[in-house]
Amino acid sequence: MKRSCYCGDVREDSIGKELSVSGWVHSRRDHGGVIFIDLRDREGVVQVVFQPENKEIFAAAERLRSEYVISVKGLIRHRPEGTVNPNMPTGKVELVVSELEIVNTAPGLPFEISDYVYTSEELRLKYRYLDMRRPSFQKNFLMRHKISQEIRSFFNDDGFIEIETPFLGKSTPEGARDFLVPARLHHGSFYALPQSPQIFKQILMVAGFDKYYQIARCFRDEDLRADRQLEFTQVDLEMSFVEENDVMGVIERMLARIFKSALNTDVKTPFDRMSYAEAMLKYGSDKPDTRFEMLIQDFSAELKDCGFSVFANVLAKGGIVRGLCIPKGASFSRSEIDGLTKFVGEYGAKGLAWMKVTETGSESNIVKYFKDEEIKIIVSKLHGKAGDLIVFLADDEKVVAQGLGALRLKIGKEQGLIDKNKFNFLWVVDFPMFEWDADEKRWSALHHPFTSPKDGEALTAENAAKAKAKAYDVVLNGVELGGGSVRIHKSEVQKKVFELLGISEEAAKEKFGFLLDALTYGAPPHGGVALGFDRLCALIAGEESIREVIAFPKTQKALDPMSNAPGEVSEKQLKELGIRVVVKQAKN
RNA sequence: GGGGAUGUGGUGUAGCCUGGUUUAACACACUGCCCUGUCAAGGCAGAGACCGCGGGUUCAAAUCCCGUCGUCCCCGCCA
Repeated sequence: MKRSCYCGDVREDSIGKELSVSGWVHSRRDHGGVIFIDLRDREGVVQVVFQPENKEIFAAAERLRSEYVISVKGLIRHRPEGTVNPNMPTGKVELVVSELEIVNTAPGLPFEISDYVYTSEELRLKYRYLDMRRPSFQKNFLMRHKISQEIRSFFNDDGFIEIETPFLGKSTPEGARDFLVPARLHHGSFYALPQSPQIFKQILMVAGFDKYYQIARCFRDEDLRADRQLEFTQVDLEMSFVEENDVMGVIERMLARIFKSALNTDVKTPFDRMSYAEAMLKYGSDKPDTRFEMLIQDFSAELKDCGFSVFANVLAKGGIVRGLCIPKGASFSRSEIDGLTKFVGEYGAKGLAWMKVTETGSESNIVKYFKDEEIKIIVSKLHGKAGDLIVFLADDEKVVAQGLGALRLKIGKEQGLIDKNKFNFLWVVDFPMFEWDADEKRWSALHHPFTSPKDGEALTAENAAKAKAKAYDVVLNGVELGGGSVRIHKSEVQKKVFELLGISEEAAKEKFGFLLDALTYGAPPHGGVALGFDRLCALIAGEESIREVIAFPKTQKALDPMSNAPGEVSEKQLKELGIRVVVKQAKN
């Protein structure tokens, strides 16, 4: 039977026509004398009606079960008076079957294909082809397709060139753990799958391909999270003869176009900007969710000489004290506050000091250590009202910022302070060049080692802590959508940065020699950005996890329950690759 | 590497804290019958789970304890 259109596309303009549609039996309502089937395909669902006049077809229809594949032919007609379904796009019409072909059958399903019932992640992934039949899942994927097409058309309109870069490259010392691929023709050597097309795209700039883009798959062999998979998709671009604002402008226009076309939302451009320092201070995060206030305040100066020895000691050692006001938090029980203490403990905080704001002043076990003056300052700085709870962390800056930042988000979510209809885009700028790695006892790149310092920064060990980078992150509703930078285009500067990062000249030459070489052959100033495409799609689809917008994701243990990847390989394959397995770990 | 949550018919959950009244409950799905306008259809009937797995405590364990495995969330990690 030749299909004339998608089920979900049948509308009133087809009334009176004879159409054929094919799809899956989504639901069956057998009324004895009349049978309704909701027939589903990728575009949606249409109601098909079996009437008892044609005994043979009706009998066949009685045997239909969920997820059978059928083709039907029949007259499209307006539904009878009073039976229109306003909740369905096809709700005004129905197909009256005159021909039925049962194309394929299906056994009982391992779970219901419904947007109303969700089963365990493991089952969903094992039967991903069934899971993906859910209308909401289909919608997510049509949306993902639309977004990627919109991105391509934006870049094409804007004069960008799409160029592919290799998957098989060389392992790099900095950054995430690489996925390695043994080289069959060179036993003992390995290719690495790209963590990002970073180096290649810079070399494309040296090659003269100003304005490159790619929707690129990237690979990182790190632990998985709701927003992190082993492989993910990145919208990658690079431009020559540009400064920060040029790149940021492109992203603003691109995102505005995507949101207009995907959600019909007008995004205000240019986006707000916030320095890294301000973000860390007020939001305790380099990806602030600005949809609600509840800002963190610093009290290190005010409480320097306070009588509370815990604070005084931390401050004396160069630590900091910051606080957060939890609206209506005074009603928290002691065990709820203990819960908060445990929560910030995950971020390294050794304790949580707190005070309840009351009509007359404040109360808690630490209030007695403070002068009235100090309490007044604290309450007024945090805009505390009677009935609020003020919490403090005292530690080094990283612990305090992270702990209070995470607490702020937790409370914001729990108290419903976040307006879900908002899309708050934000640039975080003025990033430091380097960050001290206490374990390795060396400086490491906050962004990546090819990031240009701001003009006039002295790249000396003494200035390393202060040096700022020409880097920028785009944040949406507290999610890091992407980041980029203006790159170093002078090989002397690049060498200097490697030196500060403790990457020896030999190591740099061994790992990135080709980039350093390229930079000597007339590299233009250049910069770019990379956006997490999966995160973008998840945000637009309103999903918490990127797994909901990735067709075949891995579980948190990095397994694919459907294909059972990763799997063992034959001795022969290993031998060809020159690999001897010493200890073979059994997979459960 | 660590912390937390969770695992009960095909699916989603209740029961677990406070062990016995459980012959493990409810809803959906499934099977059969009834039903000519439903649309997360309805009615009647039915089948289906030794409660993830292993061990322990106890007269008695879905329930308490220990271990283990899966899934999820988080920390570390992710330039």
